[in-house]
Amino acid sequence: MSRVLVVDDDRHLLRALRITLAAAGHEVVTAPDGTTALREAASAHPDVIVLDLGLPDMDGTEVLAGLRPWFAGPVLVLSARAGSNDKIQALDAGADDYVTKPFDMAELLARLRAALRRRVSEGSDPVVVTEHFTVDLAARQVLADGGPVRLTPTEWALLAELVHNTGRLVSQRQLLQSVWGPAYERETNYLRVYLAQLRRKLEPDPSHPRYLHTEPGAGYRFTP
Amino acid sequence: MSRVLVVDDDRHLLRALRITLAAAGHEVVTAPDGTTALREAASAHPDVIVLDLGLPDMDGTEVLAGLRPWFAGPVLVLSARAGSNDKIQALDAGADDYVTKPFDMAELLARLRAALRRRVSEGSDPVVVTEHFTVDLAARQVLADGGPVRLTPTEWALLAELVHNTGRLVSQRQLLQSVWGPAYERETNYLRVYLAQLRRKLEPDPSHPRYLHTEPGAGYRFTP
DNA sequence: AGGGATCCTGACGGGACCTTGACGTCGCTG
DNA sequence: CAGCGACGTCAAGGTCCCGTCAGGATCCCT
Repeated sequence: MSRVLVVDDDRHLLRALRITLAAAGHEVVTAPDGTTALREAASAHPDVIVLDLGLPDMDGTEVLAGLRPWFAGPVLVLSARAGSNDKIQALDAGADDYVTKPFDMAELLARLRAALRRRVSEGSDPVVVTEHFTVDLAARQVLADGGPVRLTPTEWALLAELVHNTGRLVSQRQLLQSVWGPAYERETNYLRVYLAQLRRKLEPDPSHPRYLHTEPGAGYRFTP
Repeated sequence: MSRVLVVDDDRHLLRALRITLAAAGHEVVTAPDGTTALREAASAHPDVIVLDLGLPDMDGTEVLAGLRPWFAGPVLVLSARAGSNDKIQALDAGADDYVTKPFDMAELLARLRAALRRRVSEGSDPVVVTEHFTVDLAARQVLADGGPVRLTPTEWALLAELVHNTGRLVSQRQLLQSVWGPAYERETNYLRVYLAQLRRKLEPDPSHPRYLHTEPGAGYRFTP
């Protein structure tokens, strides 16, 4: 159904959440601390994040701050602190919801459903068609004249980010953040290498791109 | 800032909410019962709805059910009932958040901000159109008669700063500062060079500018 | 354990971009 | 009318960025 990243240092709670969420049809990824959370968020591409504020290595709001510049999906915060100030601080730091421990598992699921519902209703065309190929974001597949095109996971992540912003310029930073994670903002090499591979697989004339355009010094743009 | 429809039958609470929300910069519309709420929601086009479940004429979930088929914005439910089943029912009926009475006013405001933040990020592109070209600030693109116009990063930064203050005079200092940084306030050469390039790319007759006007000794002005 | 696919890394040539300075023109002022 | 300042234009140099390629490391499946 959708991928959920659960961040909590309580092993028992983590286990309970994993079981409950899996039973509800979600794919579950877990992280026991903030550092792991940021890494998993970048690599696993979750649809939604459940974040406990009380983590061993860093404050939960710091994780939020590290997440928000590039993670657009909903973040649901868990916390043992019931004070209004804690709630306000977390919500203004970018949280979409705030649930106080101890909480009712069924209520948490309902709040997750509410958060995910918005994402679905926002979802624009999951399919983009050009003269030479078709990109199906939902099915994670690219079809060309001669049948399906084989894309590696990295190639796909890059293409998906570009297609998701069809017509708009996507900055190098945004691409690097969403595909490789926030720590790779400077590795513009990666973009050059993988854009070349995508062009070789998709463009009719890879040396004169028609769909995957370069904007020197800025980023890349997909235009159908 | 944004328009809020508040639905509650408690006059005192309604009054308190009206004052608090107005102080936070919102425009406030109120409704004392479900029938009025549905009418106001249709006529006033609110950005967000705060809905009490305990209404005199109909159940709150019925109001939600009447709202959801056509109202896409966030709905924040208030209720005196703290049971999990009530929450789950409301959330699955289409509510985006559920706050139990009595609640902290500051927390409600924070939850409203969180709900509205999502809407802003979806915001449509600010586009400036002239007779000869179109500037799309969100997509970072300029379209002319013959297709897209290639702009270098510096050219774009300069144009964006001018377009962002359409019709207003932008001082040389402000332009230099926002494009090149505070250390370049004296380098008015740069402006002359890059304004010339922009005119060559955008103006129908570059030697007689129609959109990018020079104000001698002061700065430049973009007029559509 | 072996093979293949995928990913990372560094180097290099070519081209685009930014900077800089010189020169001509226009308008204002003494 | 002469002088001055501000603006527009142009070209050249140097820097930075991009596309390309290949080698090596890593991971996964057999």
